[in-house]
Amino acid sequence: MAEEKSKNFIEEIVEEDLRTGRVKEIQTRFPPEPNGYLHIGHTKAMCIDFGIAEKYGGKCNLRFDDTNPEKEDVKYVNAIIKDIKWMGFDFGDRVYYGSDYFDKLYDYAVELIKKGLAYVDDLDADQIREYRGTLTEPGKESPWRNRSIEENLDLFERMKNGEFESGEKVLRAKIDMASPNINFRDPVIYRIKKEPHHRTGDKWCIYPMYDFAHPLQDAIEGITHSLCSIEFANNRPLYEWFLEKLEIPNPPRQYEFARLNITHTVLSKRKLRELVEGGYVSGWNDPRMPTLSGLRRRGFTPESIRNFIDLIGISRTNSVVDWGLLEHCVRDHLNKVADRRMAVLRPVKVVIENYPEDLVEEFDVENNPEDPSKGTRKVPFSRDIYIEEDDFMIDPPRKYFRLKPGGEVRLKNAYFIKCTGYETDENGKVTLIRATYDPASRGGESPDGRKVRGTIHWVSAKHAIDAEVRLYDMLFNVENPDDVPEGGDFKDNLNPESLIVLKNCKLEPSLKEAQPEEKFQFLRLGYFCVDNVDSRPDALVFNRTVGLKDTWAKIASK
RNA sequence: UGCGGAUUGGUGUAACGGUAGCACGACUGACUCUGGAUCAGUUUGUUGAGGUUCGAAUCCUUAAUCCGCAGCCA
Repeated sequence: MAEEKSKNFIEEIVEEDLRTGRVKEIQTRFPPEPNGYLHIGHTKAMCIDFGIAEKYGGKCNLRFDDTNPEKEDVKYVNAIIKDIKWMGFDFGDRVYYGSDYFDKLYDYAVELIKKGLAYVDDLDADQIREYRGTLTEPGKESPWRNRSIEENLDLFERMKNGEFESGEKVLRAKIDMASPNINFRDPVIYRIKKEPHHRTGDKWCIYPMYDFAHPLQDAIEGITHSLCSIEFANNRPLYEWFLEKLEIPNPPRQYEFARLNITHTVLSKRKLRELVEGGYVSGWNDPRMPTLSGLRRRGFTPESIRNFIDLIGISRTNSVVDWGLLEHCVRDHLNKVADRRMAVLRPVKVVIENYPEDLVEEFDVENNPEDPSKGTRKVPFSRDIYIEEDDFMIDPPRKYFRLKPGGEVRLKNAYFIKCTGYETDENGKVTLIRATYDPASRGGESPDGRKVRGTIHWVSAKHAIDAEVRLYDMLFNVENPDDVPEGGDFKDNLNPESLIVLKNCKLEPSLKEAQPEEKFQFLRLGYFCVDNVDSRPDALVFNRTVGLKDTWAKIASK
């Protein structure tokens, strides 16, 4: 008996609508504006829009909300499509564009004029703002508000025909300049922009505003539930107003949910752009960016992201989710699917002095203890090996289970070795460790029941392949990057150690064929993924997605 | 001092008048050829004040705090 997962408020609404028969099939839409790259905040909307449709056997359209030619571009539509597909959501052949409906939208505007519900205004932008009033004071009516229907029709057509310059005139809905909801103070619904559009070219020089376009686009596509974020709640009455005045049958309904915030990062297009353009990161797909392309390059999986969104739930409460939960989700997934490999990131050489100099042995090592079906691989062993600098200490604290002078440790899947000596340079840095091995411990078994607490990873020196490894950490070192003293800036909180590049890391030879975006767990270190931009077959680059939980680090820091 | 929305452990989210639960985190312990994983357990919460009720996170009143809205952006 699977336990019942409680429903979120949107699912309750949908189920109620299905039950009462208000709708017979669910139709949603995911409406990104093609003016930037998708980030994990958009993923929440994506999961809700596609997820609700998926769950209730309905459909979700991808619709580009492209009503502002100044800001939008095809390069974004292609990137967005790529990201949605990567996330695994299905929009079939239903890729629509708000601009596909410009003709229909124009007709609706004409209809509004004919009903005496829209007028052409000659006020300029500044004047419109002045006339709008303030939050506490009502606005006042434009002197052009009461033009005749005929005159409005004529003017609007001439706007369309390009007889006026950009900004010279607008079409406004005629509602109520004294409304307590500012959105009702005769909102602009069409503006003149003599700009080519990325899809309609020069056909139009007037473009509809979001508030007018969105409900009608939804209606045209037969959307049943128009799901959006909470800042549109104030616009909902206006959304409904257009549908009502234009007498749209079975009108779509809008519901709002809180947008996603995550600690230690920023999720605003403006700020992300600032990071890219200021060179604080390498680009929109920098592995530290919360963009989908960045997360992908970092090694996050679509499954882990979807699970994350699932775990955080949906509500109308503003909230900030801990970045740690995202990390938990990716560890959880990668633990199950990522093959294990051995890699030494900060190598120090160990010479096993009683091991034959020319001997090479191969050990069978399991690829994933969580999944025996992943089988085993051969890992070569020889006299000279590399181990992690951190895995040897001359004068260790209590509870340090790794290698130390006179101490014994297990080399994972190989032998027990005992440290017999070491060499240091002038700075006291260990340059070489001498050891002996116990031939009876072959395979890592303790033949006499001898207890060895520590097990460390290693790579055979003569078989190792070199690679660059990029250690990524949180982009900001504070929970809320915007938390800065007077005159400060979110960029002041950038984590200077969000990227540490390690060259000459030593990897086990089976990694030679690793492909871009292939993911591994480097034993005892974390999850790593082949970089999809800079890695080359003869010069591998790995990105650290996330470290393993590190209990020792916690103990050591106490 | 306009209108709209919100407030449950450290964080996120359930409970729809009847035992405040789940997840993440934190902390114990067990186990372990990854100080990973796994397993067992502990910890912390209904914004305040009144009221209705046998019984309130839930209903009512009131207060506080936070968020959004004054683009020819979406």
